[in-house]
Amino acid sequence: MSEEKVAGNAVNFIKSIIESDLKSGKHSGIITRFPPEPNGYLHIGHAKSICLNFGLAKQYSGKCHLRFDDTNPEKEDVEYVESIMNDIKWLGFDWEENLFFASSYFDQLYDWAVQIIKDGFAYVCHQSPEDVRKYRGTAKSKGIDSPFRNRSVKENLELFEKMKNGEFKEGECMLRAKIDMSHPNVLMRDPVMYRIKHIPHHRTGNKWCIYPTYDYAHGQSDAIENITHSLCTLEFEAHRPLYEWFLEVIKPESRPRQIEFARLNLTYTVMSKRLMMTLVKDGYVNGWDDPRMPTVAGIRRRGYPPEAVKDFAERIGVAKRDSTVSIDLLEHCVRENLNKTAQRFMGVLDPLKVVISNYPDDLVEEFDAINNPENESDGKRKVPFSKTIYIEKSDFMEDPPKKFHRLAPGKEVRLRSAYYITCNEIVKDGEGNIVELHCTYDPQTRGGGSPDGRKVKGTIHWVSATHYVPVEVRLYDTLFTVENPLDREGGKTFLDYINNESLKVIKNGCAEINLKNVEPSARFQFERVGYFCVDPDTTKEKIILNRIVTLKDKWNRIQKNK
RNA sequence: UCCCGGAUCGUCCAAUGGCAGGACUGCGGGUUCUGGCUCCGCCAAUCAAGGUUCGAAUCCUUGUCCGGGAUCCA
Repeated sequence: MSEEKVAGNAVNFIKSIIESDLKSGKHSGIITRFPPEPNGYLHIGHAKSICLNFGLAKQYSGKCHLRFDDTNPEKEDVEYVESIMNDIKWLGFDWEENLFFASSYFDQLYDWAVQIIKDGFAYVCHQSPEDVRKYRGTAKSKGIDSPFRNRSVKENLELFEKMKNGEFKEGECMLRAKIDMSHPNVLMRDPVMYRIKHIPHHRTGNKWCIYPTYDYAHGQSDAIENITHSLCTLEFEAHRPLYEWFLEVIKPESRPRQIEFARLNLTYTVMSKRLMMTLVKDGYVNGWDDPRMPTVAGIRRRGYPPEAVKDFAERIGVAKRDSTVSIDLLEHCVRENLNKTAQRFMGVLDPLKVVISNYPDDLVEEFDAINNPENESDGKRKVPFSKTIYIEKSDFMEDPPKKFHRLAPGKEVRLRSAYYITCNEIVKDGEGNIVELHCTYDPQTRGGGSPDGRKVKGTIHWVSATHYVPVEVRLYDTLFTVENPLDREGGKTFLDYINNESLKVIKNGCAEINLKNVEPSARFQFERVGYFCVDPDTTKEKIILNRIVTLKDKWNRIQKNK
């Protein structure tokens, strides 16, 4: 508990600013906002931002608005609005009545633009896109004033009116802020405020044919909503002077402050919209919700609990330096959450038949198995046992190395929650493959303990061959073979680092019969194997499971280090 | 190179002029009816050089490296 406290209360530079603003009386409370453009799916980087904005609002008893930044109808669609809201809700955040759209402010934004023109700080420019670029200059060279820069207020007002009324073609002209064409920050060289697009908007329909740019719309939207702290990622840093310039010219009552933080990068994946699009479109994954994708939809389908994602967001912190967080930390958060919450079952992914030769042919016993050792109140369940069982192929070795604690000729192991068994015969096929084991059990060890107190080093999982549910299991690994697929060597692209083994499908898994009753949304642990969840591809005929994450595996590590 | 940022264990985040600390990873060990969990221990960092100061990761100067910035995108 104390550790969670520390994590949740860890100060970062944004909290310092907020606390100072609260203390000084600049603000009596805070309002943040999450401002997605409805033009794509959310990924875990957005999740960081969502957790930050909603988390801050919660911590300081403020509010967090959800505002769709829908100023460009060319790229946006309602389809994304729905999926974004769904993702935020899944993460466990609630914007309550504070659902907004930048497009709702088009009237106010227009009125302000008129005012800015009247104040002499904006003009309608008829330069071609090529000339705009040419006249803007470069980072090294100054720009040149547009020939339309000194039109009269009256003329600008008339022209802007005509723009609004659809009397110009797309690209024919635009409204520009009159700032400084020789400004060292290129963004300040008379940026575009309004452009013409004869395209219907998914919310305002055909009402408008001029649309405000991000730079003109964002700060003002913040001001309209009384946002106090407007958090965005580092690439908007250069836009901040512009953000402030508009506020200074318009002088709204509310003065939001833009604060930038570093976006999240994760090892072994890519997060850019364009690259993810390639993965989906070219079939490297099976859609936006493929469990290998870093999208919120992918993570959800993979089975990551939202609480684990929030914990992760809290633990990675917030700072201004570019960073790449190890996927290990995310997986750690997932394991930690699932260890405490996931019901345990037994499941065999790669079955090897075992016949208990001294066990009565038709006897079926039921053993009590603990549902979750981390939570006693989860109780126990009955697991049927019979003469023939399946164990994991990897739990048997004919010629085992020294520290192998599992089944081997002449060796005794415990079948979890059942009996001790000893292997005395290996049955092979014509090619020498092990196809079956014959073992004997010790009736005295019923339930998994022995009256004589003798120790067995190994405990293995099993499934009764006459009481099981067949399952298909999808095992996932990272989508890329290298930590940073973008850090590519000569000539290669990120696609050259795709992990061809990122998905392995097990067709003949055997799960404990109790799995039949598991809820479709449940996450559970196959003991000694990993955490799994039921995939939506599941049908009445076939249960399909996704491996969320493996258990940590010390034996695997020992072998690797050899 | 013009503007704006940023440089702390392998990774992420702290330390706000006063003992560089936590988490993840890795390594070693204890415990265990999951080689899980848990517990104990270990490895491991202030970009560089000057300066200010009793004292610098922190302030100043210079340099180096990294990131971002010139869409009628956000």
